[in-house]
Amino acid sequence: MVMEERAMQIDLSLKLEGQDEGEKDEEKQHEISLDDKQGKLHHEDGIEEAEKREEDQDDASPENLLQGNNLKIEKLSVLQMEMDRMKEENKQLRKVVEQTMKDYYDLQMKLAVIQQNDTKQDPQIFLSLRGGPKTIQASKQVPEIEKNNNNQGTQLTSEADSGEEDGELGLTLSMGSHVQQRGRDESTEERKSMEPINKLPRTTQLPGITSYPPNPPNRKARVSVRARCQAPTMNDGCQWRKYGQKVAKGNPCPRAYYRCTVAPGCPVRKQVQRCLEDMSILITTYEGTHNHPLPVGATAMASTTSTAATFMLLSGVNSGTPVVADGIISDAQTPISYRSPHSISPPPHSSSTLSNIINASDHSKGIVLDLTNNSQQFSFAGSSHSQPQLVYPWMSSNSGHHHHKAGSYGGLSISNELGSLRGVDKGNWKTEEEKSSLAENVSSIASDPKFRVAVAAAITSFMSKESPMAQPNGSSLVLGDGEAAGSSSGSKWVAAEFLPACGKPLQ
DNA sequence: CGGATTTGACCAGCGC
DNA sequence: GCGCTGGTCAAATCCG
Repeated sequence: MVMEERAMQIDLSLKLEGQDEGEKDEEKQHEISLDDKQGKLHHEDGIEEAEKREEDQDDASPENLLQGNNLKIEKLSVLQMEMDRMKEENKQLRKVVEQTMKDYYDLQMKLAVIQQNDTKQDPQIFLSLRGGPKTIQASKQVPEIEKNNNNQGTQLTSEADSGEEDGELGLTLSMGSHVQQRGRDESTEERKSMEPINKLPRTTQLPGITSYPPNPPNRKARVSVRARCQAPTMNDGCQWRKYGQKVAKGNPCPRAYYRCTVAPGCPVRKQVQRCLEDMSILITTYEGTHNHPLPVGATAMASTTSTAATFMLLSGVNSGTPVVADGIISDAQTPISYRSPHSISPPPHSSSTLSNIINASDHSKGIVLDLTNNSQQFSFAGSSHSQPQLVYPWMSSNSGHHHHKAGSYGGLSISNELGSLRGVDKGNWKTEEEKSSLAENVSSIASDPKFRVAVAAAITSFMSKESPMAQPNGSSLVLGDGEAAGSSSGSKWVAAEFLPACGKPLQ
């Protein structure tokens, strides 16, 4: 029996380095189950001892002694089998983890190949994951992610976009194919600095990552955000000045044109238009790169679009229509958020989940982040009957029955997400089914290499941005343990980050 | 009065 | 080349 317990301890200590949270959860659950079994074993030990005492007291005849021994042997063999079974389980789990890690490293290798190819073919494509004063930039999108992923440094700089935007925060939608042809544009000088970006079409194709220009040459790529909002515009924290309005063909709702007025000469524009099918949906299209630090509240949208671009770059194949971010990128303070950790609707396929939010099917429109309630895949319901939805604080309060509910996560926060994935808020899961459901989802989501890469890039940029220099108010980063914040910090982050609400007119 | 918004005009790209 | 459309300008207007 002592031997068995020792073996059990060995099994319990079976852990792999570098495994992700989902795997840890899995392991944890396994540990729990093992603990239960161990408890049972102890219990059985007690019974055995009691029986033994009884035997000693009642009958010490050789026959009964033999029967007792046989009984012991039987129990031992049963326990032995149980042990073997658990060992087997551990082996299988280990295999799964190893396979996942292998996939992960394979992906990294592929990214490295892309980096090399890009260096030879197109030195102008770049990705900037700006994180405040520690400007994170690389001359290539993929390598940047990879480097971040490898945690080989949270600060990467290159000459690709040097000389501008030190200390920049927030929305940096640096679009490829950005060529301003109109001579009268007041920001010609700034745009010139971006012109070399992404002029050449990308045709690099590798398994798992396929890319080509989403837009015709000389057209900017864009990130559109669809969100339910009753107000004329979403308050994304930035200052905008309306400079035009036009009724576009096919949609009676006028399209409004805004430009960023946080800093003079900022080239960032946005278009706001109501969705024809659903007037409550506001479509906001961002275009350009801020050349100034953003207000605290403005970093959220920037982060979201950034992650969209990052993830889309990595999962273009999944969308059916391969897409590349085409130079989009931004300050990757990266929060894609999910409603709450309480119950994850089981994603049919983890790798397709974000793709359902990030709609890149229309190349001419760039990336579309669909934050409306239609996104069924990655939903977290506060209660079992809740309709799946994503909640972004800038959304209208009219649809805000889910907004800032006590105990719920309203946030656009990677910390929230990871916190939930780790089961930080397990206390709110009422049933074992929910727990196991979460565990399954966690492992399936976390085992998606693409998801990992995107998250890793986000986390890295988070960390690089965490410097107080970047954000004096720094509320956007509450990553308590360097990996993910707990539930409470996530909520704080949300509160600080998204107080500006949709209902308030911009300006 | 200064800044923001409105709105008609202008320009460029694109398809036929 | 022409017309359509999207995007932008800038004068007029509004508003605090």
